[in-house]
Amino acid sequence: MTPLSNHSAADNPRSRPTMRHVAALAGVGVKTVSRVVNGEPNVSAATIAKVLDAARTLDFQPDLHAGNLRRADGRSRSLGLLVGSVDNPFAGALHRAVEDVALERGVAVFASSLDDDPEREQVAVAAFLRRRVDGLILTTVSGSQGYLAPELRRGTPVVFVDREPAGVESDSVVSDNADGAALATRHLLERGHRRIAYLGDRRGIQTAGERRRGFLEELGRHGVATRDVPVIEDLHDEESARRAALALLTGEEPPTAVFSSQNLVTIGVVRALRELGRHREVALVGFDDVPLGDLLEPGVTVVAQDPRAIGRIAAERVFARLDGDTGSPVREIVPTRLIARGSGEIPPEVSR
Amino acid sequence: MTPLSNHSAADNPRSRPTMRHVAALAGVGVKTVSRVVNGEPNVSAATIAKVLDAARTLDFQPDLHAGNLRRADGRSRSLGLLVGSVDNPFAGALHRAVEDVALERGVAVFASSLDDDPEREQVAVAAFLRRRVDGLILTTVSGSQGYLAPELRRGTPVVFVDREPAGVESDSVVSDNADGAALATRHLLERGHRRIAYLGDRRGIQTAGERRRGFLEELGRHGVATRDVPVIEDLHDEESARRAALALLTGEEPPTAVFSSQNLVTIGVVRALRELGRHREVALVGFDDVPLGDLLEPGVTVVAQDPRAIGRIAAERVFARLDGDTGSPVREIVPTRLIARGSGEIPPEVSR
DNA sequence: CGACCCCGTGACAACGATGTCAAGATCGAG
DNA sequence: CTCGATCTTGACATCGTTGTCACGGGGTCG
Repeated sequence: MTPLSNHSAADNPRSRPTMRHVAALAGVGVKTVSRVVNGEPNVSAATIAKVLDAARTLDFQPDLHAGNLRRADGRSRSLGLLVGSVDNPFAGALHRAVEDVALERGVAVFASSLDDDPEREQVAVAAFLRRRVDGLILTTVSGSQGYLAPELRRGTPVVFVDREPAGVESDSVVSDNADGAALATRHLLERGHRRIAYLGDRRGIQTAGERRRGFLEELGRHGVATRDVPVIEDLHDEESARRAALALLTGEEPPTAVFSSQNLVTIGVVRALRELGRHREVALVGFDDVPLGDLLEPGVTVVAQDPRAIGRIAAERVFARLDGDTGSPVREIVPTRLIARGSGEIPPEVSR
Repeated sequence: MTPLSNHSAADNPRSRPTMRHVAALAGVGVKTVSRVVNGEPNVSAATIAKVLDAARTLDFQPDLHAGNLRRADGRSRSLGLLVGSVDNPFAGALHRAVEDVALERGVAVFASSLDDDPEREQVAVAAFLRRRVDGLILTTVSGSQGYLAPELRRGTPVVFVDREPAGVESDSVVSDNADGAALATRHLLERGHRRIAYLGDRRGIQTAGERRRGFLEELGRHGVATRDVPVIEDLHDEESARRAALALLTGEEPPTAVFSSQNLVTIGVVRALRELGRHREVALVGFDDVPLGDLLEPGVTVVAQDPRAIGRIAAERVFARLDGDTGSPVREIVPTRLIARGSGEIPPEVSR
């Protein structure tokens, strides 16, 4: 039995048609099918029609990966995106922006959640690489991304988003974390607050450290002794932040204002303030916007990041690298913006 | 020049090492490398060590797609997920649940946004299929999914989420839309409302129709003439919903209560009520939960869906099909739950 | 001690596509 | 009408991996 006497694929609906099946049905060679499917020139109109007809009849879809194996450019037309969690609004907006840029190029996006687990980071990256993604957009959490060095040497574009890499050099797109935190802090200082608490994310996260630094340095510039400033870290979700805020606010010498370094932490603080009925007394500025932050009472004053811009720029950098940009690593900084909505404009309590 | 005299891959850091390179370095055959990499039995401990050493030295990552081409099961270990927008909290939660189930199986997830564009639906599905995903989890918007029939015949698992398919039969996982809408409506009726408006999503969306039906039928059961009930449809985002709500509430005979059929619409209505300063006078129950809905004042009463459960069940169905379940299509209904938070418990205005 | 079996191993074809190349058909110019 | 140039087409090798098979060596059993 010759290869072509395979039941003509229409016979066996469970088998997937290949170019051979299409070629047989159209009465042409496989290479000609390939040419038609890929829109290559120098095929007669009649042949094109025959091939397209056959392809439609069989519901043929070319196998991108098989082609990719042989194709000169070796591109899989897919991208790997690693974020904290696809369930987080920051990540959702970033993901969407990446997708929009990728879609224009016919590139599909693998998305994976990290959950601040360094091991998961490496597993996810390895999973992407085994699938031969054309580029990586990564939010990282492990101490060093040195494990990516061989891949970078091979020329795979890697863009770090939200957090900068350690142990390797590559493009990154981040918010101006220290500046934004300083801006938030100054906003509170200018309204007379002197006892401001910092509630922050896990200590190991590069971004968290930057925000903490911006906060403390701004206090220093305004002559506030940073020795007694309450700095609470390692808060990773709403619940831990809520509990920490409750303890802080019911403890001795509670702060008159709080700076929270991340959206989930901000929400936890809002909850704690509500529970204590002090949401109109204690000022709050959060880093990273909070959904519906403008509809709460008081509105939540935040230093908003621009996750869509971060995602868009990151994706554009990946494609620039794929298009041959071999310049040295670029560090793009996306500005943050203070949005005053009420909670950050509460003056320090006079009575006490 | 023999194939093996290729520079040994360590020489040229831009080339990606293959099993041939690993085999050459370890001094074994390619098939043995394959065995080690895939953990197949019957390889001596010494050989395993040599191969792993060589693989580590070269930073070898097997090409999943090349293997897939030859492998008997033909599985790409990837899944396609199509949602309204990855930037929507409902989709984010669903996506996350799918990812968690897939991760256990070593399966990666392609995520794509639909934006309620029927053409984009087909383009995205085709993109998934060309990448030979093992299964599809789809939120659809086009009038018919008949174009999937050949693929279904081939045995590719397709699970429809959130909305049921038209023109084909396959597994689906949906909320109890009509029941949930009826529940919301009853909640308002029991508090004395008689003039209740419906603000809903695009008419063509199957889910939207179900919710509208549940709403109207419940009114009917309570003897409310549905002739004069304000039914406003084709609202697809916050802004259009806000404008529609403004017009409705400032028009003649404004309703004393509103049922909004979708999270973005609910938010638009909340904004409109705020603008008019009537958020403590007009009752509101929304379908689908709203982020921070409990922190608004009044809290937003909703019929909450369970996107995580929907995603988990959908992913489990895909894997059940892949594991050989050939039963007839299953329709799973995930219950909704009314969460009273204040806005739905506002009584009808007496003064008027 | 011979027959048999199992273990470890590698040569080879094949998966579905594309790059290369050469052959036949067609066409225009002289 | 001939010759070279151009267009159209398909045979074949190949991409990186895995399934098949065969081979040699060592152990077991009668």
